[in-house]
Amino acid sequence: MIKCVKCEQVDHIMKAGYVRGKQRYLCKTCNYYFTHSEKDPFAISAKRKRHQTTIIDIAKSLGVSNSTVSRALHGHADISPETRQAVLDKALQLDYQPNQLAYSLVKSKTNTIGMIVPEFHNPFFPNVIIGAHEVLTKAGYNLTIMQSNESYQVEISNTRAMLANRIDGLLISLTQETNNFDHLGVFEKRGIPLVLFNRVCEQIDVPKVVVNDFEASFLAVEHLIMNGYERIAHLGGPLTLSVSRERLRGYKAALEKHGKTIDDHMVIQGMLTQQKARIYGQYLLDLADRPDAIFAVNDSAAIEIILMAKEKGISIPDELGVVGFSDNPESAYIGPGLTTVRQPTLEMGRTTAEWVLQLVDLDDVHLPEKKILQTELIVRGSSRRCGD
Amino acid sequence: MIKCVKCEQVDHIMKAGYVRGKQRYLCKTCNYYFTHSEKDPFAISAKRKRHQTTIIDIAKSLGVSNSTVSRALHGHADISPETRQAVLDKALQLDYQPNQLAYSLVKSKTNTIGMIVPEFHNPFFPNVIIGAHEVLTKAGYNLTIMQSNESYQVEISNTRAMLANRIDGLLISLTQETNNFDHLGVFEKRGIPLVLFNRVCEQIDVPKVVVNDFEASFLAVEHLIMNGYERIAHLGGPLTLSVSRERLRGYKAALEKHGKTIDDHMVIQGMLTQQKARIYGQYLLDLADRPDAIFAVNDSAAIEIILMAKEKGISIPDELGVVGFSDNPESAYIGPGLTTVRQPTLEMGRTTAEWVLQLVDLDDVHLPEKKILQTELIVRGSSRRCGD
DNA sequence: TTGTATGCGTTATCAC
DNA sequence: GTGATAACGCATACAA
Repeated sequence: MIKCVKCEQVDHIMKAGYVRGKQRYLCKTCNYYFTHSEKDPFAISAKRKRHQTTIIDIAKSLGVSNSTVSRALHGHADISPETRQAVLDKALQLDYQPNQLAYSLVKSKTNTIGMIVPEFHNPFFPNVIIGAHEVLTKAGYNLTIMQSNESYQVEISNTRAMLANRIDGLLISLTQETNNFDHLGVFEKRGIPLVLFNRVCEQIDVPKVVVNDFEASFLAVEHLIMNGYERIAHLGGPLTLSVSRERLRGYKAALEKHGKTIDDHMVIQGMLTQQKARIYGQYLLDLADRPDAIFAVNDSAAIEIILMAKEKGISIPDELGVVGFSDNPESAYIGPGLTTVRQPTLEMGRTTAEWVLQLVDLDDVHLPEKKILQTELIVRGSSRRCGD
Repeated sequence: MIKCVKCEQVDHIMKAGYVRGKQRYLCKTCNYYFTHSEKDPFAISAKRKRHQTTIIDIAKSLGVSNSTVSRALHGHADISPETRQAVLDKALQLDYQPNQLAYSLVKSKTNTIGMIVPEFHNPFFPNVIIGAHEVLTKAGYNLTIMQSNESYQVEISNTRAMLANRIDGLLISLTQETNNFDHLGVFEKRGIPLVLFNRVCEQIDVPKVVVNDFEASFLAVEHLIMNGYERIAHLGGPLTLSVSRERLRGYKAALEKHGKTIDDHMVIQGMLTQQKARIYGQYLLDLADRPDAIFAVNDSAAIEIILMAKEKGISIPDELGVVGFSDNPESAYIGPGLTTVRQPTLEMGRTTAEWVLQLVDLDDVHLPEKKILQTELIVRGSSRRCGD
């Protein structure tokens, strides 16, 4: 009687062809494929934990001590060229692969930097990763990436995992839910370097890498004003996020500078989802005193607005100006082109990585509190009314 | 005399404000900020490796043995509720964080799955990651991601790092340079589960998750034929990649089925860079017998072609039909809309993750050789000549 | 130049 | 129920 290795049922087991010379079965109960090992002596040996070559194996087979092997492997000075070469040869022959776990345990250093990002849907964070990865790899560090999925709880569990894995430093961009920062304080307390980027908070005293959100928004809105737009709305992100707050500040400052009043019902702050963008966009476009321009917190929202405007027959940029943030690839191609703020994502990644490495390598270095990277306003058709 | 902590020079050291109550200096030689610790007793203790609480600390402070603590922490059965609670309380009080390194070392299990992807520029791999991450997290596994950057050498060093870190399983999509697979064989030899996805190879006998590249390309090209295109070119990827070969096969099969001859000079296989796309696109569009349609290996290349056609005043889709592959976000918005093949990226990530977990958790399970996920042809303006 | 012994933090196998 | 103690694989201070 064959028993399913997963659900342990014996009914509904069917033969399902051969795989690598072994009879394969399919358990109809749990829809699971497996092979049966009872006649296969190798299956048992396969179950036994495979022995990985260690330095002790090398030492024994060479008749030297393990410390000699260790030294040879790491190219220490005090070792004769012959034994050194013998060790290296034997290591190759035995297919020795160093155990980073043991190494890290004894050295209290993992050579790994952790990175926690809130999402992977926009190209923003992947690009930051590219930059950070480049720097870290060059410095001989590994990068281990986790995704908090915009959830505070997941962020907490991520930091806990990072802590457990004894990463040497952490790069983190917060979720839109995060408004308590105790889980970050732990890193400070333990002396594990921490660098915040993009989604930062002021409550914790560590280096931060951001863009000039305030200034960028200010210039974006001023650009709209210069193009003759009168009633400029703002579709913002959640105010838990520093970037949302800064962009809102920039928006307000530009309006104030040009003597425009700020209508509260022209300002919406909400979560960064496509659904919310549609709902809020709908609201704005259906207002009796419909705005003639919208400054959105990101390109995804801006594009939703453009699509809705097209559905409603509102012409862009004549009847409605739109400006986004981040310069996603699609923004160059949509409709009349989306005016947006380009962020230096690669540079952000590189900078955060460089900073965390400085903090890791040198104990007594203090970096500037904050680095503000410069953005660039990319003017396209969605806001160009005067041909500027 | 103040000495720079980095370059050890004493010249050109300038005061540069205060940071966290400490005098900060700037070394003009190496452009490095640091604070001087000589008057700061805490700086020395900061240099000393911080002690992390261990189970032994808990044991001592409670007057029990470390095995008791270990058992309590893991909720083993044989332990009295009182001691258990006491341990838990003390752990909290002492801010105990388990050391995953030590745990993994003794258990020979890291609860970590590795993933190596060739690039982060297209949304394809980030989306696969989202899917895999979802499944792995739910199963209590960590995902550590590395990027080979389309370089065979980096891929090798990545696999070595994964090996050193003793990951429990590996998910990998190959670089366009990879044509030797010894570095993957090592995983098989060590019994570390390996699942290939998207960019796979036949030389190695492990589970693979791919899409129906052949069929998808076949249908895409047939779609062009149905729209009356006569001279269909193919801008393909490097033939080292299985996906490139499959897409080429599909292209040829469709032409043959419809009695069209295959012109070799209408088929270009090249590396997947924007620059190459422009060069090859230029070549195709400048041919005396210019193709009236181009099937590109990915959307980036297809979009380059659309842009160049626009520059040259070639109308799309009338004079030139274009079809891409992958359905990048920008493809929906460019020009008349890019017809393309949508890939189930999330599902690909989920499937690879599920498979690797099955291989990790159950020793004697054999999965199907290959899973072929279904794509979908998204027809847009760039190829619609008949109003279908 | 090489070997010995100890520790890194944890789990597991025995005892009691 | 609980406590010694031996692994896990490696680096290193100290001896030789």
